[in-house]
Amino acid sequence: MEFKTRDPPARPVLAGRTWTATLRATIADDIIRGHLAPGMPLEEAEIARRFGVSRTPVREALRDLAASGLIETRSHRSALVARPSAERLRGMFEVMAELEALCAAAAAGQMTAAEREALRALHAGFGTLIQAGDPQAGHEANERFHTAIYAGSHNDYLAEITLATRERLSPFRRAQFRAEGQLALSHAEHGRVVDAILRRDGPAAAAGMRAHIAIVETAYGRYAGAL
Amino acid sequence: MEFKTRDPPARPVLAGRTWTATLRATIADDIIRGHLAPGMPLEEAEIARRFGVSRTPVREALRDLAASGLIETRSHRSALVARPSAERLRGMFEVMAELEALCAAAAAGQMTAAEREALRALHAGFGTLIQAGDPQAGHEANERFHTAIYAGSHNDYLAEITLATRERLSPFRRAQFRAEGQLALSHAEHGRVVDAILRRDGPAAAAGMRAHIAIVETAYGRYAGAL
DNA sequence: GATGATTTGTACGTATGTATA
DNA sequence: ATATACATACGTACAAATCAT
Repeated sequence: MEFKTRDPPARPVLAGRTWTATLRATIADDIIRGHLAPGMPLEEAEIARRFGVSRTPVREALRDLAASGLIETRSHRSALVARPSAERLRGMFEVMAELEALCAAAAAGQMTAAEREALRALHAGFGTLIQAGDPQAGHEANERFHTAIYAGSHNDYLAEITLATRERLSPFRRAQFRAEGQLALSHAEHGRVVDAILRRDGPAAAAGMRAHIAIVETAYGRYAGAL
Repeated sequence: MEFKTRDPPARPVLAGRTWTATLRATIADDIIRGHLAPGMPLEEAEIARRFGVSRTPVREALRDLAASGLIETRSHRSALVARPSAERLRGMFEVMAELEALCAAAAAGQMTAAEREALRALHAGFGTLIQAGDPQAGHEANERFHTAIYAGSHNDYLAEITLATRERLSPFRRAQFRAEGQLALSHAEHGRVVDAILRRDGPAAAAGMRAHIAIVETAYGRYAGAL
């Protein structure tokens, strides 16, 4: 449960990106990927040492993460990886289902021909990876599928808040991907969404996506009970 | 177009709140209320002088505001009050309508008896204020009405992102309140939403709210054209 | 409950990047 | 094209709050 090790701490900044941005992206990634578990403390000085920078950029990165909801900060105390209550998680999953449904409905109406073809290709590729039995690659293909639908909504704000919600939930959806057959079930659910989008049927796309996310929530139920 | 003047810059902090939190709340309020117009630069040193603090808490406050979308930051250049494109604004209004509709539908199903009664009272008070011809008080009553519905959803996450979206849009909804008769129209629209919520009709509540927000968007159209 | 150790909150100086003349 | 102005990005020092003993 550690940060990924960093390269030589180049003195001022690195290639056009500020240290704050680098730290924020790295820590966010560690949380989203599950390398930093909910409830784990994030001490400024420790992180600063680890990356070879001062506390200033670390503080700013942590503040950004708090604003995005990935961590919680308490006055004069260490920040923690966010650990929402079961009740709040349930609410977040409900919102997630509705936001994804909105994206799917918008995508059905707004996607270009090229985007529709790319979506079909992503879906086919997802199926191939599942048959190959590679859960990590399958997971990544799944993410790309959903992200393509967000972008297909042609509504940047909607895409942003949907992605942000997805990222905030990802530490709590991890358990699902360990379950055998979960990816195959997801693929079947995706198929209904793809079909609806390709025939420009917004309501069906929304319903299909809503059902898909609801299934994901059910799969996570046991995990939440353990909190 | 200035910051509201501050009281004596008490040295360390004031009453349990950090300077960063105070600055963030104050500047956010100035943007939401329209005292700081979109595109206006926010210089760290200038704000620090104005509030009698160092640049450090100002930087952190500005970073929070950027994360919440109220301002934009550019590397090594002054931050600006957010000035979204017309296209992005349109997307934000669409999302706003859907989020408010979700809140209304959830409120129809989840509100307690006390909350329903409070909502009816708020709606009645709104009508009284409009007849009294006080646009500022009417505006505030309107805000309270919407906020009561967010809370009535009993979904904190949904309430938070809906409120955040509302706040980000508020600088661009200002024009509407100048229009004569707009508040009376809003009141009539609210009535349909209240009726639906009171009889626990979620779909009707959602439809009523969606139509209400769409009307608001139309009213703002001319303003966006001027950008 | 008091005290020392630890950690966050703020101040301030310097270096670096961006824009403009 | 170079220089100059200007605002941010980061480092460092200290103050204040929290925690542990």
